[in-house]
Amino acid sequence: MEDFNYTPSVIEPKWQQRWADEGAFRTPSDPEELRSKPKFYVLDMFPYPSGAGLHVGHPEGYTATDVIARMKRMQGFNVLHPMGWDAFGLPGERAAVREGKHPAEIMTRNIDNFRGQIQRLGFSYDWEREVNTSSVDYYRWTQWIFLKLYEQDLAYMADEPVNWCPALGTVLANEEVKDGRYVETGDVVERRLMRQWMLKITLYAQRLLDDLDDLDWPESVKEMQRNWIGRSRGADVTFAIDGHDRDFTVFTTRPDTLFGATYCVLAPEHPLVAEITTDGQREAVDTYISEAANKSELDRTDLAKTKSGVFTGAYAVNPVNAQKIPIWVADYVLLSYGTGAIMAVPGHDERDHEFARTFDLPIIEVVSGGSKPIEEEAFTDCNDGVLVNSSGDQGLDLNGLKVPKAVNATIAWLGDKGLGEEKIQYRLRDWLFSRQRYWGEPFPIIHTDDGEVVPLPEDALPVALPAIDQYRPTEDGRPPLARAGDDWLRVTLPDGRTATRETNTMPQWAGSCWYYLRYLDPTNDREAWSEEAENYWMPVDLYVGGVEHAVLHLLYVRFWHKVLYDCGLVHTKEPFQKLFNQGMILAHSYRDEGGKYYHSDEVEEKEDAFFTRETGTPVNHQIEKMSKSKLNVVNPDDVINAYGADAMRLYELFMGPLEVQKPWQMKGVEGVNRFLHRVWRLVVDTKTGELNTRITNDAAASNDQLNRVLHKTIKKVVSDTETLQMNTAIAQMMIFVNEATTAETLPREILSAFLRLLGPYAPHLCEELWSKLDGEELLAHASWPLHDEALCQDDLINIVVQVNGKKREELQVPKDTAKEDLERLALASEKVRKYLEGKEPRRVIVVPGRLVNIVV
RNA sequence: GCCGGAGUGGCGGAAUGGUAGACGCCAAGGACUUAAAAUCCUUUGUCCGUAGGGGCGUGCGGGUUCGAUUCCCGCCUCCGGCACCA
Repeated sequence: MEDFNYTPSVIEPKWQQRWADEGAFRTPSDPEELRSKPKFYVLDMFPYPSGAGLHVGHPEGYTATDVIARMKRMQGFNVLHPMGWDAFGLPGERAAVREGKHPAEIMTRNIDNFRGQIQRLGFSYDWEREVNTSSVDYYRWTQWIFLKLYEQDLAYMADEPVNWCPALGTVLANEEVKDGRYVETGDVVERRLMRQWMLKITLYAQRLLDDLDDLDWPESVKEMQRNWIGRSRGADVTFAIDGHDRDFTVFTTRPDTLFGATYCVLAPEHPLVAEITTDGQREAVDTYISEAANKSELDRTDLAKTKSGVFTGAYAVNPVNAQKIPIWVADYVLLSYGTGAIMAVPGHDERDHEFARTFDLPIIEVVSGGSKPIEEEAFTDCNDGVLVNSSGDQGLDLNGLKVPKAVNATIAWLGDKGLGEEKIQYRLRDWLFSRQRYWGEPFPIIHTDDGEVVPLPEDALPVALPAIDQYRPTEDGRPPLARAGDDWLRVTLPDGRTATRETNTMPQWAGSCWYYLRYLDPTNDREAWSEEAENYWMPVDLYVGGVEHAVLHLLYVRFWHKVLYDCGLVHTKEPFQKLFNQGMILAHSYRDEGGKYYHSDEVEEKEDAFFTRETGTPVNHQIEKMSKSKLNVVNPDDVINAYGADAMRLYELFMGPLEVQKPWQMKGVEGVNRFLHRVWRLVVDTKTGELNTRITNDAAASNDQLNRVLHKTIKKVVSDTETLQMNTAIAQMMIFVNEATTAETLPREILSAFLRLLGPYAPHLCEELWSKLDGEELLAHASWPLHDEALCQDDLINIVVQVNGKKREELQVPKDTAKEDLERLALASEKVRKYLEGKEPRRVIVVPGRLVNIVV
């Protein structure tokens, strides 16, 4: 009987099919059409298709971009809104080993699963532009870009101390290691000397820093990148070694404190250590160095609390006063930063101070202004301190100068004497770009038997991954690709020389460094992308994704883009003009005393406490990151089955501000579900299946009140959608529906405009209602409604009357009531007079259209 | 330790100098129903009062202002990032 209700399970597949059949979201490519309209490129960070499938965190960002894409299309933009797969990488390879299948097979399966889940949400992606970083049609161009980097002299092989992860059997980039562990898995990482591919990202450090300023990115992400790049200005200073015909250079940001340098420190790995150590100290130094070498990165950071070190027996000569100061070895100095050697100024550096106190080295004050005696605490302020005890017989006198001037004076003096120079130092290191894995892009590089590294010519691409039977390293420790047969591994050059292919592969980041460019022209088999497409669509207007990529992906991708810019292959300096980070979605979890987790179905609430249903065991309730082990993962499929994709979409955005973390609450989905049912009943009479009998063909103005709410709603939905404040856009549409539900008439024109507003948010429902109300054309292609500012202003407005800043009365007045009239009306009010208690107002503040405040 | 961000009802949150708590959830009461679900209506920050009404209230303490959730200063707590970077 009542088959006229809103049934998402019926209408959602129907409209998805229709959109697909009509190619409704195909990106325009006809030159005439491209010329005639403005463009909008809205991009999601493409997912890594894991075996676990989609969780509700993924669609949050995807829904936001889809709403924007759909609105922009209706507003007359050519929209590029693509989706693809970041499909190379470690987890796929591990799953392959586990299941005894080829990684490509695993990935195809996972991708099909992801695509199916994503498509159920009705996103308006142009699936004809789907990319997969692990397909050979894609990675041949990743290899091609590597050749560009190589040509620009930005790729090199070096024997470097690298982060080696024994558990994974591969090296990792600095960005992938934190506190001595791999950030993804927590596996311990150690230092190892290995010959590896590096990319010279450090050459771009300054540009990567400078160009952040003009980007419309969250300030926190920019700041994280600035910190990661870590620029500091200072000086390289050369110290002679007493009794040796040798010297060494230190980097310092405080050359002004040279007179306070009472010792120097070399990193344990510093090449000079062995040479200068005196016989008497040799045993102690050797012991210390081997201990330091055996410490893992983890230990070296964990032991941060106490300083250790040993005296070499040698002395350096301080260039400013020719004094001899002892040279120590200590592991608080890192070989990998600066020169691996420092001058220590315990009076004005906390670490040096701690070290000096531990080993009873002299502490000299050379900058005055500290609040405690210099023996007790280092004075590190570098703005207002004034130099003291800082003149010497070598001609430098800094006494009386403030720190910034003293820094410059010292740098100038060092330059004149040839003892040093200004130096800009970055924390950023070159990018370790090779991995000992199978499931990644092979390098387009061969090593000739006579020892030369030769890049392949472009026409030799792609270098396809060979089939191998095992994905483990070889018995003698070479990467898995070394297991390939000689028909792959061995190459003969045109000049007759024989060579072996590079067996390392590129890291997972490689494919994601340029995928936004491949979307521009994804089926091009002659070039990575065409110039015309790049000129038209770039830069990306909006890029949405999780904040976990703030440094890694977003720094690497900017670097590659700048290289491509220098090669004349892209026309913008930066790839992503606007970046938005969506917040993580958390979930309620329940855990008993013993740490055992329970699913929310197994738990009930009694008087503000939670207990298991079965046994009544008390459990703690908390809000945490979703994870399998915590039994609190929300699966989007379950939500769609219960409420439909439109409710899912709407709830994802209604939960709260897009950028903050927030907990998933099923009750909230019910709320938006109710809203969608109410929208349905505005249009459909659920008893007859016909149109709601309140719908009229009269002009919108025939229901003035509802029409005004509509125009306010249009205005707010547009501005809030553009700024991604979609929670308040939805709230405003709820206000409209509340008003319309009780309205006596529903002019067709008004409903039509409303459906177009809601369409980007709840596209299936709105297409269905639109087809009932308006007929032929797809709602997705309808034109966007415009608001009339005059209708957004009410004729009668409420004016608040305050006495001494407290609200005491509310007056309803015509909207343009003059200041004087407002004041007169307020003072005439009986309630107000009561609060004045006969006193004369001292002052009256009138804000037209808002309030009157009477001060007595 | 340093650098960001945040703290508002029972809950998610709204309001960036002008009516604090929009919108939604939960809860209570009512209508419809044989009944339930669904739907619709009403109430819902807190305290005092039968009520009219009033006091208090945006982490804490100060300040600026006619007026502060919003701006400034000092603290507390939580979240995120970085951390022997010379």
